Amino acid sequence: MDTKKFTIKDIARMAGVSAGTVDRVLHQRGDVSERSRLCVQRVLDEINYQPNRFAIALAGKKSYRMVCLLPKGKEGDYWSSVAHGIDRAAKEVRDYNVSVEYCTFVHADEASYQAACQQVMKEKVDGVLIAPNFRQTTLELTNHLDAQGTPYLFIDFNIQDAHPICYIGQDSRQSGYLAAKLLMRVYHEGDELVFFLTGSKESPAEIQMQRRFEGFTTYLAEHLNRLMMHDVILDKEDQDYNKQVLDEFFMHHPDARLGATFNSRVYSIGRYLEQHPEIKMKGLVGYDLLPENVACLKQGTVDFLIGQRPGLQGFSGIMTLCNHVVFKLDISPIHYMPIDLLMKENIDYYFEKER
Amino acid sequence: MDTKKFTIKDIARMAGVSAGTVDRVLHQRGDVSERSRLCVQRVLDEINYQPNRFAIALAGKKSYRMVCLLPKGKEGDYWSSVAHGIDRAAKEVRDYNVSVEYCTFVHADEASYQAACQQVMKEKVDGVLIAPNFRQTTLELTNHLDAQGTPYLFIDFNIQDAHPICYIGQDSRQSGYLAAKLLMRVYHEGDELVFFLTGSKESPAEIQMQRRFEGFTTYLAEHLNRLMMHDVILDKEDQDYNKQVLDEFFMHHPDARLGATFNSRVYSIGRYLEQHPEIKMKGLVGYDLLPENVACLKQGTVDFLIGQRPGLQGFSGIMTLCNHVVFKLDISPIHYMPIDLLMKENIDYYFEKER
DNA sequence: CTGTTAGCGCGTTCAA
DNA sequence: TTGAACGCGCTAACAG
Repeated sequence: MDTKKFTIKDIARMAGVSAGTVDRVLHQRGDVSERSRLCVQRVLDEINYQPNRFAIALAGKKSYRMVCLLPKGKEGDYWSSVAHGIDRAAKEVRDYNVSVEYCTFVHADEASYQAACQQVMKEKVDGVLIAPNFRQTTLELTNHLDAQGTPYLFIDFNIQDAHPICYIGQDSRQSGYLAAKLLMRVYHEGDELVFFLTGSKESPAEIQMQRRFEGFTTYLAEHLNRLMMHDVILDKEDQDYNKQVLDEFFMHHPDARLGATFNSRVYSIGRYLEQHPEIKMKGLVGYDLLPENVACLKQGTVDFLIGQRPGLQGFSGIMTLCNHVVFKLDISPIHYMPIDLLMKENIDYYFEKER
Repeated sequence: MDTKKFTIKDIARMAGVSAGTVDRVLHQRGDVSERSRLCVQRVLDEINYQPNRFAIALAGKKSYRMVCLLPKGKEGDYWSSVAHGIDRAAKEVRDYNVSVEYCTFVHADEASYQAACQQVMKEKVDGVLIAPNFRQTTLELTNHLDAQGTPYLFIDFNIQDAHPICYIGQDSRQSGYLAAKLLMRVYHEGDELVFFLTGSKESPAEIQMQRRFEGFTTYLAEHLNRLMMHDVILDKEDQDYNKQVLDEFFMHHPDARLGATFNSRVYSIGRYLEQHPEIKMKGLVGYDLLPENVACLKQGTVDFLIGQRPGLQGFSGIMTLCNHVVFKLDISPIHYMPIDLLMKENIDYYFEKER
């Protein structure tokens, strides 16, 4: 193990020069005679010099400012999980003189999103974490950032034609494909499949769900033919309306035993089923670990939840920005999140704090 | 946001005392007049003082030594994953003047284990990470450590009657229970179940598997009656022998369509099935993401792998030791690892495939 | 009891 | 082209 610790002074002594000179060759900031450079390089080649990151951070007087363009979230929901991950990262990089600020908007509200983007453009920042919402507005922002050389990255959803340093999120198609595989393992002749969808398919924020849906149907196309499928369109808010629709649906489709949702609100189905124990589904799969969803999972009305590590997305978003801006490391352009599978039996052991 | 950064000097100025005094009250090392203490405390209560970790580490001249009592691993196997996690943590704490060393032994070899324990007892160390093997020998070690007040923790497996600061590992019973739930979802009348076991049930290192087995059978007892089950005892090494046994078994049990293993070697079944495409199993579940197992998963002969984050166990083991020894933080006595569910469709997105 | 001081390892002047 | 000196925020030893 070449784990022995060397300091710049050590190297200076070993090379017969002063600390200042060592620092100069380490950072290639010139003004060093070829002779000195060689002396220093020779000892650098022999030892495994690892600079003390703490001393670097302490001595460095530069400070950085990151801002996060993020939908406002309510405690427990998806975006608040993202924010928690961001906060955790902010703590870790605080002593590197990195400050992290939020610039929030109302999810799926274009005016609000535009205002937030404007806000970001006005500020002088060193890096931007973007959870993008509307494509066109996003491109206006990223063009601006590109122009002034400010790095940014996307989490959750990737916008084509922009130039982020990185995209962090799940492979939605694949997670849909997996959902299908999981659900259809218990399929039997005669079982019917229901998609519980929301009407607002056009909302730009719902592209994610469409990808999942594509993945799901890709699996179906590959593995099943003559499967009876139904779409049930629910409202985002109006639970009374939803109840009616579900009553109606299940009354006429007693064989609908497999169900899938592609948004975060599988709990609305779960709760309905809890009220109607006479309806026996063999499988119901949904996305995201909202407390309401988790409750259904534990209760047994929902069989699988697919997690996409919102917290880790936020955390790695900030970390990646820092790695790029502060530590000047190379960043790989895509960080796919794991596709986590949660059931009643492992949900209690799930956590989202990791690197 | 109370994110503004205060230094000890700031506090000193605000409290009208000197930096030394502030440091004294911060660390409660006495020799401070009640009056001064109050002045300082008052400003501490108002601001959200977060000391600069880097400065602390830099100024602290103490150094620490952690040792890891761990089975030797081959590249890619379970224990090498643990070691990778440990190495990753070692890197992170290096600048805190924490050194991490290994003391390895041959898994399930009692003499080797004893020698390693002796070795650890001889050394002067500040913390020990133990992947325990033999109960009695372990207790001799921990008694010794208890006597000299050296903290230690267990990963992977918990030894009763010892006093570790923490246990880090999976809830094996629950992971067995989950395996059963997952596998039996596709059960149908007439399907038979096979357990692929290893003979050495008595080996202390195999208690883990027994727990998984217990969990598995608990599920069966709760949810199924009149299920036909078989045990197939395989050898750890002798693949020719295993082939014979499997030939024999599958010839006489065409309805054995569901299979479970509780050790890390489900690949031996997977490979066999790959050679015998005429045998159609509906489900095969195993543990741990050895490259061989992952290959079977992708190939399709194994349906589920259950992961227990060996790397994270090693990583948090070292981190926890440091949090206790170096940062004097409170440690919660149990860190259960998540029970990860991997399938062909999400394995490529899984992180802890680790390098 | 309390203020002062000397580092920790590194980056950054500033003279020489 | 180089070395020496200072300071980042904190701890610990020392002198008052």
